[in-house]
Amino acid sequence: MRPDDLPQIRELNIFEGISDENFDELMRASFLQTFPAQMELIEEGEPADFLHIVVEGCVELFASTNGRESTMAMVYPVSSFILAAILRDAVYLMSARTNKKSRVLMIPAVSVREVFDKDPAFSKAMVMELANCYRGVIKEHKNLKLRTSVERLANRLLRYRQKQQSDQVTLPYDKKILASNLGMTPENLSRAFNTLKPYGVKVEGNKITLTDIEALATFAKPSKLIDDLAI
Amino acid sequence: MRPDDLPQIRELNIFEGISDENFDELMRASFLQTFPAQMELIEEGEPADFLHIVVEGCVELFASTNGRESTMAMVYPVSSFILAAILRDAVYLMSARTNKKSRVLMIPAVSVREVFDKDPAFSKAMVMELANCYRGVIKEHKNLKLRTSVERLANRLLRYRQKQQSDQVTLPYDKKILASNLGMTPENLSRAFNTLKPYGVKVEGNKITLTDIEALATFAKPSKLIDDLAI
DNA sequence: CGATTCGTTGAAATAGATCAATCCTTGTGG
DNA sequence: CCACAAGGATTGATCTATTTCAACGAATCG
Repeated sequence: MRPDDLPQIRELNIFEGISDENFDELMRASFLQTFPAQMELIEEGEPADFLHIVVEGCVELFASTNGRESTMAMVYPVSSFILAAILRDAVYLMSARTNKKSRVLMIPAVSVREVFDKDPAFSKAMVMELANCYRGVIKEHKNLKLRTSVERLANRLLRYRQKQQSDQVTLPYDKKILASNLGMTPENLSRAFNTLKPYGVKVEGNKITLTDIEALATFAKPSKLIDDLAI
Repeated sequence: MRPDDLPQIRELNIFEGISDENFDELMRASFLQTFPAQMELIEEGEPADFLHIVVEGCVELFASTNGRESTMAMVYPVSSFILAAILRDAVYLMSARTNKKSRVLMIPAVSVREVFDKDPAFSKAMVMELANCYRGVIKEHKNLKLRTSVERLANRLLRYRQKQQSDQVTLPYDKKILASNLGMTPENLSRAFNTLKPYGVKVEGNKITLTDIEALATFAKPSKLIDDLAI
């Protein structure tokens, strides 16, 4: 860990309120490392050695079984991933790879658990983060079980619009990954975009222009309890 | 809360190590109530007022949107549900109804958060529970994204066999709910059972006899990282 | 510039949903 | 105790959504 990185790390929400002493203990054995794109950071099934926190860039969480693979989530700064495995001292349930060049803070699992047990501010922050992640997965699960693939895409576009504050949204990563994340094949995603054309969805590469929000929303029927990340 | 219930409650894993004083504080405003089957306990979208803990019976968690409904999970003793909503002081993301006659301990959200902040043993237990629930949903999500419906059924049957320690398993609830839980229609579940006949799956009402475990397992390809509840 | 991967499109196959009819089980009230 | 109603479960027929396979154009990268 380079000393000049420390102040920046200290500022992260996740360390708000933690004592200097405990923060130092956490940092002593930690690494802040920059990885190129497409670097596999962890593999499912392995013991959870480090808590990973994305500081910059973007990390893809994915899972495999029996030759199939699916993107489970994309992690953006500043969020941890696989916190649950660390806390329970278990194996990872998902693999992770950088999607673009990324800076990742890696804190040894033992340190996390130690400080977790003695620093209320830190444990509180971790729990809030974990609870938030939990709710995120529940929403994703509802999304998958209660909607068709075209509906999932429509709602995703509305979400991007919300986040990017523009009617022309930019897909944040490859359509291939987006498809997998939405639980469909790339071919099917392509067709889903076509299906949405009558609702004012125009595709040019990774730029999507939404010309009829009302129609799109009527079709998508977004729900606070699935699509609102804040709730 | 009836005084004679207290000792039994005190024994629950979830309260292990908590101070008497804090335990009393939790119990003071709590209810231990018996509900008949098919009673709606909570509805998604409402503020999380109480932490619910299933002490006896069985509770179904389900979600709805836009006229569709899906069973998200079945909760058995002794487990809490919607802990994350309580901790984050948010609205419920799922609804809950008793599947059979059930005893449910209901602890006011404010008390939970208060004691959570001052009793390390309690907060630790809650966090472990939450982390476990999180991993449970991840496994369910992988199950849904990486497997066909017949594979999900096959693996579910193997899981029941494991839990019930018998080659003749009893489905723990209606096939209708099982179907929804597995992400399919009742008709499709019926056909999935037929598809599994060549692998030694014989259906008689809610009793399923597995006569060729090896063949079934070869077909199902169970994975520790999806099917093992303990990991 | 050539190789590779991504994205799109069409055709065909499959998985899964829906609709309808029927059977079976279960619980209720006479 | 029986008759009947109601809901659960199964089956067949059909329809729809989605995947797969194959081909090809477009973008990307060394």
